[in-house]
Amino acid sequence: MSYPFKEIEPKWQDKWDEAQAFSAKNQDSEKKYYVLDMFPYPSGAGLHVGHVEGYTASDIIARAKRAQGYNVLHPMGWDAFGLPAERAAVREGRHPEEITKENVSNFKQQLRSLGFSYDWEREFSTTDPEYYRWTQWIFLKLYEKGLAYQADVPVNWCPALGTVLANEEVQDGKYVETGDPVERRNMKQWMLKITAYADRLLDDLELLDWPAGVIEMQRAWIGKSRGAEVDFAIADSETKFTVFTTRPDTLFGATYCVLAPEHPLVTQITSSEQQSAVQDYVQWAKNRSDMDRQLAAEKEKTGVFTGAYALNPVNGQKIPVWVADYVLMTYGTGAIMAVPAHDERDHAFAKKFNLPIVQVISSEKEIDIQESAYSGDGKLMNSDSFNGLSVAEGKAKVIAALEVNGCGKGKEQFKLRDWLFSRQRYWGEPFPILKDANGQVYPLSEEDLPVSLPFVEEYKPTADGQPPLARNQEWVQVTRDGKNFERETNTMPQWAGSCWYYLRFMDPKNNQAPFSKEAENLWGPVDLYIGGVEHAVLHLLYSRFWHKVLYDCGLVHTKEPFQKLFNQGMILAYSYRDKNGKYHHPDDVKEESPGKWVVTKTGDSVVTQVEKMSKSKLNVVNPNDVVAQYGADSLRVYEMFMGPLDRDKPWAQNGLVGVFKFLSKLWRLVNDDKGQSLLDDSEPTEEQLKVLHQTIKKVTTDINNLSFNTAISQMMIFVNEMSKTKTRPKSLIRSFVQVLAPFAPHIAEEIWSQAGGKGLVCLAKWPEHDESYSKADSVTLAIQVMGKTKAKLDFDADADEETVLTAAKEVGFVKNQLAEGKSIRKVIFVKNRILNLIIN
RNA sequence: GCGAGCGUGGCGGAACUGGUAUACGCACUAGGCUUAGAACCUAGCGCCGCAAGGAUUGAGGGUUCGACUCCCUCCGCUCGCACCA
Repeated sequence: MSYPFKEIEPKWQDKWDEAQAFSAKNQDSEKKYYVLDMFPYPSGAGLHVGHVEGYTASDIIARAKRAQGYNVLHPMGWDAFGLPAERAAVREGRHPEEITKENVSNFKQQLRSLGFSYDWEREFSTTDPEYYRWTQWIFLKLYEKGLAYQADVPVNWCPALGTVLANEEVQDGKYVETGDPVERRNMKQWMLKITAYADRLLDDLELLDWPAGVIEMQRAWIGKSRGAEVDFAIADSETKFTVFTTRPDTLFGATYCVLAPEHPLVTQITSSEQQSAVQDYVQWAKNRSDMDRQLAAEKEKTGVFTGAYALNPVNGQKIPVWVADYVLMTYGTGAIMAVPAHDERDHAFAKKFNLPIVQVISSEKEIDIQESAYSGDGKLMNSDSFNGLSVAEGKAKVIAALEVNGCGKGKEQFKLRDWLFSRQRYWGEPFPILKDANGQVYPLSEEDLPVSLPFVEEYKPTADGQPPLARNQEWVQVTRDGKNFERETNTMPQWAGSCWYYLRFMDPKNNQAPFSKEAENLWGPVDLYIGGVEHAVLHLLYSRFWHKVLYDCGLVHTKEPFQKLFNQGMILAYSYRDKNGKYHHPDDVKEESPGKWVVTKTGDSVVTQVEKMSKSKLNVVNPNDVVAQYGADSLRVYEMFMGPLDRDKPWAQNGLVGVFKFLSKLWRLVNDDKGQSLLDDSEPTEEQLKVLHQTIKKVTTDINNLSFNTAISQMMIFVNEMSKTKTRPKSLIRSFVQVLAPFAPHIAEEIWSQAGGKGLVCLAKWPEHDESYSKADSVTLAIQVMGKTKAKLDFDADADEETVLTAAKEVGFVKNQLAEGKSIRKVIFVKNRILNLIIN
């Protein structure tokens, strides 16, 4: 039997609104809690069950913390700038703002229907001028601090589209969507100097309560390594170049050097005989994208000799200089010393081009250095005065020697690169920047903000390849003090708006500052941040970077923005595919016999597997459908019941039905078929109190550990146990729905009010469990022999060893063993748990 | 290749700091209710075995009175990174 969720759910959603039940107060309180969802991009496709998972988890925490007396900040907003809306605008000939507004209103309606306890008074979108005004303001701070600059950098330029593409949009030199060719081109772009914060971004990871995997990914992305820069002079010339190496101890084993194809010295040092070969190679390498280079990494090494020789600074040896694209211009100095004996890549290259391989680190094992590189530890050899040193000592001593001779120094290197911060697009934050005729840059002042997005005829680049904003020349041309300027026509990337939104939520209406000091002091940092792993690196790194800059400006009081991070797992789904590879909708298939699925209509067999939800696989579950059929409470509870929050889990419609039955059973516990209340004013029985207090205890601790699946299982036990008893004491039911409320808030409110609860259950003080009830008065002990359980016996709680031992001796197995003349050698007794007999 | 995580019934999963393996849910079986079905209720339900009993948490080994839990080796799956010198 069903319960009337269709009436209950909208009713309580309205009551929460009327009561402003979830409004966070910007006033000092003893305890605050800031629980934040990674705010969504409001796509046209609407809310996904994957969103619902994270949002339900954060909502449970928010509701529980509120009931536990915390001042809770739980906001929601929209990360609404970005490419999809702009593409839709081009396609449909509408303004992206209009499309965004529609999508936002759809998203919001969907979120509301799920009963999330957001403080909607604090809602904003990154596209609101009153928000991006302050994004621009923060950009000016970055500019003032010298952290924003323009540079010529290679980008993926697509002539057909007239825009720059992200690396992931390019494959095999083509735009993945249309197949239009893409070329690498140097363009003047805005960059943010995130590398200036590399050390702090790395070191402060230690302050965070984050999943180890995310910390590790950030650490790898920053990629700090220690080594040395070594200068190599070109033989018979004044020219020299610098290499970076992490193995200065192997300097005597350097048998050649390699420059990246883009290295500025390549043309200069190439000998006339090698001129054309080198030019051809450089040209060929230039048009290979990063992706191609990566694929090529698994294949053959390529390269060309420049004809030039370099001098090894420690022994004056003449070694050839090559050009090869296995050396990247973007890392280190774009040049390396190659030590084939102790580096796999150099070894492969040396083998291919017959370059010498000289071992300079000894190995304890017998190895053939001509066959494979040795990168392990050992003692230096073939290295003059450094022979016999360990690798670690060798590194230090060689660096010291280089520094004395002025031809090298110790150096720390990072993989992290500066952040390419401009896009040739319309739907993003305009830069608060003017340029004069000479290209000189002038930042606007605070009073000029916001620089609003102008009207344009079309959201496409101009005919001569300028960004869309250049279509509105009235906006672009600015006269100040009689001088003519042009506005910057690039816009900021989508990341910009999401870098600091958690701060704006603290003080969203402020029109004097991005947020007040008081608000930031009250709410910062975010106590719990929930979202998907897909943001493990970029969003979280960029946000941390901006936060640290704001910290240096004295605008925030914590070093880090997000104290605790939690990544929910992905919700997967079964898909059904026939032998032709065609997918079938789950409604169109049935399980004919265990494990064997067929198409219902035709009887054709299909294979089933668990995959990511996607339209093409016909396995997408739409939250709207679930809410219509089973209600928001069922959806919320099911998603939390599926399994541990951080794991990937497959959607199972039957599981959802099981949860729906649980809520229906609860409903029938207090309402009969005719809708008459079964609640009474009786005193709860001992039995009832016991299961209630066990439930309060378990649910409370499980919520703190984000173990929602086990909390729900305990609440199921409560309902099962209650249905075996005769009375329905109101006070007991009230306490139960209080702990249920964070999970299934609508049905909890309804039953709370039926049971005579005062006000809203979501605002009622969280119940405390009474230990005297939650403790069992009889226990089952396992009687083990040699650690194997032979019997289970019931005893009074805290029964002593003697009592248990006496009973154990009467157990058949034990009795037989003793009768056979065996004796008890040792007794291990753990109160209320086990009695283990060691018999010989 | 490197790094991280995971592996428990037919399925999703539970098991606190080493102490009753399989809680809770699904599926399934039998019975009740019903003209019938749905829904609901009751009981059963990991494996082998008629039973006594035995083996069992990916495989193998170790520590321990006792291991899903700790250690070692291996296998499988998932994710991230990848010519970063």
